[in-house]
Amino acid sequence: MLTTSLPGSRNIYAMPTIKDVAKAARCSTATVSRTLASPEKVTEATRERVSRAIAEVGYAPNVAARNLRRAESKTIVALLPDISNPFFSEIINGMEEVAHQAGYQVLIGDCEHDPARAEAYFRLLPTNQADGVLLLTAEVPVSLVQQASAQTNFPLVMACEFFADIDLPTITIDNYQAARHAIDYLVSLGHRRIVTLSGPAANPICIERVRGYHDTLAAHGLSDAIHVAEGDFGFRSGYLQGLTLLAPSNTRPTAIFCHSDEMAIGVLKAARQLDIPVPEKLSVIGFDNIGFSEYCEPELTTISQPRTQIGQQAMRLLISLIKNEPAVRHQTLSTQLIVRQSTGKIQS
Amino acid sequence: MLTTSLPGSRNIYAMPTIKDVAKAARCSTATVSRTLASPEKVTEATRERVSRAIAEVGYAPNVAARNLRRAESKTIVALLPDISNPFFSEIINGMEEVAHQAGYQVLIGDCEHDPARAEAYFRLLPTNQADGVLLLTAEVPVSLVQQASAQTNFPLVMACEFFADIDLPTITIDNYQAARHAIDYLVSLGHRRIVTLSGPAANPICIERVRGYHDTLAAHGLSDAIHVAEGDFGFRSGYLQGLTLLAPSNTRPTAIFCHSDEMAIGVLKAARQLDIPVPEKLSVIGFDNIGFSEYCEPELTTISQPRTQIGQQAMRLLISLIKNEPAVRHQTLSTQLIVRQSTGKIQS
DNA sequence: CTGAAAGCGCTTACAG
DNA sequence: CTGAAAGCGCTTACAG
Repeated sequence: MLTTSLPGSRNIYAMPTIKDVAKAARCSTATVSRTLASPEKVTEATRERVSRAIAEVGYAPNVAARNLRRAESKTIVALLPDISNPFFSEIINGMEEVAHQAGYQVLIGDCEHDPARAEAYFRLLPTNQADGVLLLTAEVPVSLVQQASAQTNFPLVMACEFFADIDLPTITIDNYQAARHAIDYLVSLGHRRIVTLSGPAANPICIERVRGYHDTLAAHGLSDAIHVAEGDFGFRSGYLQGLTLLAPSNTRPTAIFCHSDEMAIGVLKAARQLDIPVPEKLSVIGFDNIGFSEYCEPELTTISQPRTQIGQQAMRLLISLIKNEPAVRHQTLSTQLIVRQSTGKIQS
Repeated sequence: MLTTSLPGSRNIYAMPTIKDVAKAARCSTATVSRTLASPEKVTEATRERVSRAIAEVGYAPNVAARNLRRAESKTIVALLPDISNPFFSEIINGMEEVAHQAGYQVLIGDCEHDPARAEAYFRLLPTNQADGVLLLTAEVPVSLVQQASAQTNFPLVMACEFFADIDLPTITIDNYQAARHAIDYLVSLGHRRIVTLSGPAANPICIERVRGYHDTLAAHGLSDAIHVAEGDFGFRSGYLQGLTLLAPSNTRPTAIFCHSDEMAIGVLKAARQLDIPVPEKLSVIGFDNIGFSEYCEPELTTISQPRTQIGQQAMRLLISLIKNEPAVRHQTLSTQLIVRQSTGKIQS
């Protein structure tokens, strides 16, 4: 073992480098490098000698050096609005699966709904710490995204969410149709007073879902009953809005379409507290089909998104962009209405 | 803008480097570097000239180059057993807060209960891609941990979990006392047939909790009633074990102490299905106080861990180790029994 | 306080 | 197929 002379290093012993391997294999560092990067360019004899030498000295390539030389980081930043939202875990699994297979790492950037955080993560690209950004939130400074999307060397893909006025490569679901499907179902059960509990009103996916809600009611001649309340996707906002929406009144809704399962579960709690039986007197539909939706009382009717697939496809698309390969810039994946016990026929 | 000559680079335009700044500021690259790293070593005039030049050319330091030179990565790997467990989100927040403040990034390594994954993440250290590992799972190859802990240049901290026979720097709670507390409480409510629904039996924290359960029952002369079932911390295993444990019989338990909230919520579903009213005929205690525990029916009595604090302290400890600063190698943080509606006096 | 120079550990175009 | 050499973009001990 060599002692390192690099001041400031916390290691007392230096790791073996490619030079040590070259010496042990009695070849040049170029050959060692080639053996690792493109073994087919090297004779089998050399390959074996180098492999043995690598094992012998305990060599592991210094990735910082490789990254510097290759001007890449093999790292993808995935920006989430909030890591505590269980909706994202399967998407993350999907992304990581594809990324790892392609030799990329995924750095998860939890923005905690703070655009400043997002900005800090964007800066990883110009500093060579990331090769691309996978946006799973629209809560980022729009100017930043516009800038990035205008650059040719800023690979950026959006999944789940989108911007109404920036044409980013996107993997998404059809939020409009999903909402229509949910509302059609409620109407078919006999509901006439259907409220939407939306996520943040400015959020494009919520706007799409509200539009689907609008149009479906209109199609059924129920435009007078349109009522949209706003939450933040979380349990608590669902509970609080539930208490308000379900307060005793002649026009109490008989059904609530929620833009997230967490909000729907909050509404269920409010209904319980107000002694409103679900689904007898109130139907509730959620969105996302998180694991918890099967364990709440009653089990939640909800719209399922192909989360693993969203993660996989978004990552595939991003990697294609990074490699300058041709790719389909937009994909819309399908959703499914999962009927459980929180919805039922209207009982007047 | 210069065109880059680096083959294989996907950028058409090279980013400005420290040389460009030096030229614009009419000084050496050393001075630019110093202005950035230790401004106090540079006159104010120079500092200003350099700052202007940086803004002018749009310079951002290439972190891969810095990392190579400094032999550090400013990255921490945090290994989780399973990112979909909501227990970890606040811990992650706590870790990231401290890490970011100290200039470190956190790479979250989701091991998906697969030791091979953990091994891949461990390899980030010798390849200079990470400066330390924060272990939040014991599901890693023990030999790897032993090796790592024997090395002086492998900063490693464990949080939440621990190994019975490896003395790692650790931030943890007192699982034994937490269990005693829960069981004492159930006994005080009149329960005599108390079952523990444990996590994986080999898991040291579960062993500690089971020990607390044992000792408390013994202290109350209830050793005959000891019964431990095993789950995997998830909803489904709680539900399935609940169906088994609660099947009609004279010795059906009147209380179940679960090693996770998810399992407790699964048990609640099983009880509902079997028409066993909670808490009238069955008390259930969870562990962790995840957000969902307030929204299930009935609201869950559970043991709360200071999750944010665990994340913060673990990261502080790890960074101290990386910097070779003195640090307290073991900390035990306190827990709290949160009584809600899933527990009550025994009604025979 | 500042600059010239060496060097971190790789990779790759070029020549043989 | 292989090697010598240049260079990726920084940082820092050394000298002035």
